[in-house]
Amino acid sequence: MTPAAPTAAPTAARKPRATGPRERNRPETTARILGAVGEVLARDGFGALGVNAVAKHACVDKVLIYRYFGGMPELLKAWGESGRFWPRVEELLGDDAAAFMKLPLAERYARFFEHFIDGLRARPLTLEIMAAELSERNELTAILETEREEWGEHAGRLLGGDEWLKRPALRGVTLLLVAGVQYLLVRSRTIRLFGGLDIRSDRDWDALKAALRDLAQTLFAPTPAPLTSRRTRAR
Amino acid sequence: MTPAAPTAAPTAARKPRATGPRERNRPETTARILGAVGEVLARDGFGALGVNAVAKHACVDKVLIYRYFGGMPELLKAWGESGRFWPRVEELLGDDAAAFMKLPLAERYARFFEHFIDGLRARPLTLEIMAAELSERNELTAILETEREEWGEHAGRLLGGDEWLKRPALRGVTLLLVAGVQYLLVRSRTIRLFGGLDIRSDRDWDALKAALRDLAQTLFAPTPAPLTSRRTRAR
DNA sequence: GCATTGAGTCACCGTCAAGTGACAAAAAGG
DNA sequence: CCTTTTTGTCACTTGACGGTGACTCAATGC
Repeated sequence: MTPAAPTAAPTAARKPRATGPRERNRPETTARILGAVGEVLARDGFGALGVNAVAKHACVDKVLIYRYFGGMPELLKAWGESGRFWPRVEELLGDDAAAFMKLPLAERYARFFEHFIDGLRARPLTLEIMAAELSERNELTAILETEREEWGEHAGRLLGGDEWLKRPALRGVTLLLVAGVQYLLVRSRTIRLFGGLDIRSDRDWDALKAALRDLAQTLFAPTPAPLTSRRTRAR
Repeated sequence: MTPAAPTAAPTAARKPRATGPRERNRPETTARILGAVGEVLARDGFGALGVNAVAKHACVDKVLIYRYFGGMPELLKAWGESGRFWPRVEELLGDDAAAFMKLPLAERYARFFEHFIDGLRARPLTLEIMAAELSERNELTAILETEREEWGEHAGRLLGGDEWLKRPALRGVTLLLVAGVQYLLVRSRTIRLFGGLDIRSDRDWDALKAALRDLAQTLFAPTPAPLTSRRTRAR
């Protein structure tokens, strides 16, 4: 333990700069940092996300991350507020929201799930974040959590309407089904099989959509129609 | 880069051992290491699991982990093979399997989910591992994956029987519901709300069980009984 | 008695992460 | 012109981790 010398050798000869510094352009630099967050996340997952990785991927010195954002948490927060990770509710209803609301309840139900599944399968980044939410709690997941709850409430209103109040069991089952879809999608990133289904294949997802459509018929049919393998109506 | 010198200073004077070595007892030491794996996992999660953490928690030098197991992957494997992380199928049926199979299908269905939920909620370690499965793939998750698939097949046979073949949509919906239960349970470790439900409270889980029971009535009722809030039969 | 084995301890190494202080040079402002 | 601020670059510290070589000392077998 030498007495002190915190600044080891401040007088060491400094190299005369091998390559000239990059052009000065703060907006572009910050944009590149923000962009690198998403790229690292998509490529290597949440575990690999750090100041060093982002800086390297953005070809930027990491000290700029500290200068411009303050640190990784703040960078994550800035990134989270700039992105759209969850399908817009409108995306789930199709092109014409008014027309959608005029459809029979069973048809709305079935289409909601179909669009929900497709919308999520097209967003690998969202799935990555959903997976991260399940293992750790941090600034990013906190931001997304509130957004998610608002989304759920909105979707519930459009989907079920007052039916929810009259049949509370329906709400519980629907929540479980939505949760199940999310689980299978998150799980499909790392594991292929679930209960014999190949949750990476379009084919088996189509089968699940058909099952949900049949269920909707059963749940909302005025005339009883027990859950059969009756042909799913083409669309 | 100095030429070599891998053994830095082998002739350095060695301290005459401050505290005497622990009693020699390999079985107990290995047991303590194995035990520490579960404890670290339960307390700090999968991310904190490592040679250093396990050794420290077990009050054992980490070199013993390498000597006895070979390394962290092998230790994980040994630990995984020694434990029971998934509820036994019998546990899901109740005390008397034969009696269970005589129950009406709807009742079997409802009870299966109730026992499944209770069994999983009582296993925080299992939930931790399930969460890890969703973010990374490693030796432990690979071990559990095959076990899981066998479990699912077994449970499916006991639960649905030939009904599965006649009504494929039923199988899809059931898988989604099972997945949904798992998702909510894993999620409840880090986040409290889902769609307005408090997924940490017994009360809201009871509501979900009731919803599943109602659904079972609807799915398997000989006479049509649309999913209402009709009273859930006491048990 | 003596050599061998096995359990436990200690001191290292290399790597990689987060974070900081100091420098060089362009731009801005007087 | 000279000074200050801002952008970018580099070197460095600290700390944690996985992993290894070498040591001490008891138990065992001959």
